[in-house]
Amino acid sequence: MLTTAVFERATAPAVSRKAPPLRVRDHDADQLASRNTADTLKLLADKLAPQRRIVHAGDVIYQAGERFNNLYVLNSGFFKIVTLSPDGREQVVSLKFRGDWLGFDGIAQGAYSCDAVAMDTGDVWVIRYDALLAACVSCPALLTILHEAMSREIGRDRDSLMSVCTLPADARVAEFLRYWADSLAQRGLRSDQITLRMTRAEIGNYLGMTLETVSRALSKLARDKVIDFAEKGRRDIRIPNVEALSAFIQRCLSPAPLLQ
Amino acid sequence: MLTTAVFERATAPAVSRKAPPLRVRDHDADQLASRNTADTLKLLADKLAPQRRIVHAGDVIYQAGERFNNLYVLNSGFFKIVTLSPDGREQVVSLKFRGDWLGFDGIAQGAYSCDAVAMDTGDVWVIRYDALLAACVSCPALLTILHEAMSREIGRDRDSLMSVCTLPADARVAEFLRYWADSLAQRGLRSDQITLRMTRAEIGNYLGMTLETVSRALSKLARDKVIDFAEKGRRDIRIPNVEALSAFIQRCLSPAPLLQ
DNA sequence: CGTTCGATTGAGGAAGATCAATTAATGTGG
DNA sequence: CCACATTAATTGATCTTCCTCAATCGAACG
Repeated sequence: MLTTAVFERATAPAVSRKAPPLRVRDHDADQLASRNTADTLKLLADKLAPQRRIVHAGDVIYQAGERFNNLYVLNSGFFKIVTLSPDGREQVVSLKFRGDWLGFDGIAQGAYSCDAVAMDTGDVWVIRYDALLAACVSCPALLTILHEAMSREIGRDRDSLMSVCTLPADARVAEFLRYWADSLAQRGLRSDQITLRMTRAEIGNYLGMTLETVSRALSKLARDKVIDFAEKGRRDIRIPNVEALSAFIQRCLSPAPLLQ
Repeated sequence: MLTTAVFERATAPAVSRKAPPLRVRDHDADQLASRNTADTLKLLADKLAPQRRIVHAGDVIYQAGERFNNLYVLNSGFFKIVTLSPDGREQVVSLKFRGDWLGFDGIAQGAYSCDAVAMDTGDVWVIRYDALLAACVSCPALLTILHEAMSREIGRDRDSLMSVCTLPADARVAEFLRYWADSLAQRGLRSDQITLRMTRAEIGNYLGMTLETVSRALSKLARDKVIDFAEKGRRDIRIPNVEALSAFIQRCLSPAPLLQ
């Protein structure tokens, strides 16, 4: 089964703190600002009748260097985007969930500049780029959706950079989990339990640290009762309270809470 | 860092500097692939007659939280893009040169999520987003340009992440200089001499290190004759040979070049 | 049931942060 | 134009974080 998409949650929205300061990024607004995932997928299905492609863990839907013709929209499953530098360094630059688009990087150069690798069973919709552009003429909503998706990706990439540049390792792992949980929540999935489909090495690569540091950070999070592991295996993580993750991150940033 | 040659592929990467393998990103192609900067600016000027705005160092062209209406194209000058996290961390997430677009991050949420700050005198063209979309209907080339610009930004952001995650500090500074020189060269400007309009602190923030580390890295680059400083001030940097920068980066990656 | 791969945990070391002192540029008012 | 104040940059000395190396353990798989 398409495990990622299993637990549908009835109520999508929720949240909406009081007036957030204007200059600061409001993550909660993300899910409200844009049309929701299901609507977007429906519109795409209606207007483009995209070809659907089932994928399994390890499948590569496109590779760096391959000629760009298609964008892809993830209907279910979970992907990592990997870049390889000329000298052989490898970097997980992005993670993709249901509703996310893949392949934007190919537009500029006419060829993809990274690999898109499925981390789980799922299905992607194949969107021919030229067909999409053609459809956009008669359906401006499509263009809006496209631009919003690209814009969101830019914003997300920047968040990643900020995380790597400004947070210590433990906080980065915590924020990674929060991001994952938020991603699920935004898509209406249950977010108190996440199944990492990445090894510690992959997580570490994505976050700019070693697998040992990831492991230690997770152990510390568990020790502090911010997360806990399912009985079997250490890949299922329960997050009883997302706020606790945020608090943990803040604690990493303010060094000494020593009495008074 | 330097973690992570983790993911064994069937065939180990194994580097091979010559014949650039297909899957690998070819930076040289960037400038050829896309219409050149001047042509793009000309088309925008013709089709949209954008309002022009002169800026001076320190001017803020838009701020996080401000309602999104316009994109901006940089005709001359130099900008930094800064994100502020809710807890007060600040991050330079991007640098912008002539021909670059600013403001894509605002599309998704209807409000900008970062600040765009001029680092130098220059002029930006104000492009109303709705007007741009309208113009795209009659002039598909505009849409192509827009999408290519967004795509390029996504690619660039990923390069940044890779740099921060996989390169040691010295190499990161070297790559930063190479990136800057390349950016100038791609725009047809002389690239053997660059004037950093950023403090060491800003560079360090952008690269995820302290100002002291930036300073030491630059000193080392100068000691190794990879760069040198203009007589007056340490903000003008001569790069006699960009290849030497690349070589320096490689040297940082292969620890021990000790005889044989 | 052994083999393999992933995860955990510990010990030691190194890259880079922090703290601090000095020097160089820039700006200001007289 | 100079004396002075201010900010940026350099350099050194420590200290911390995280990486590296290594051993052990657990889970999955044939």
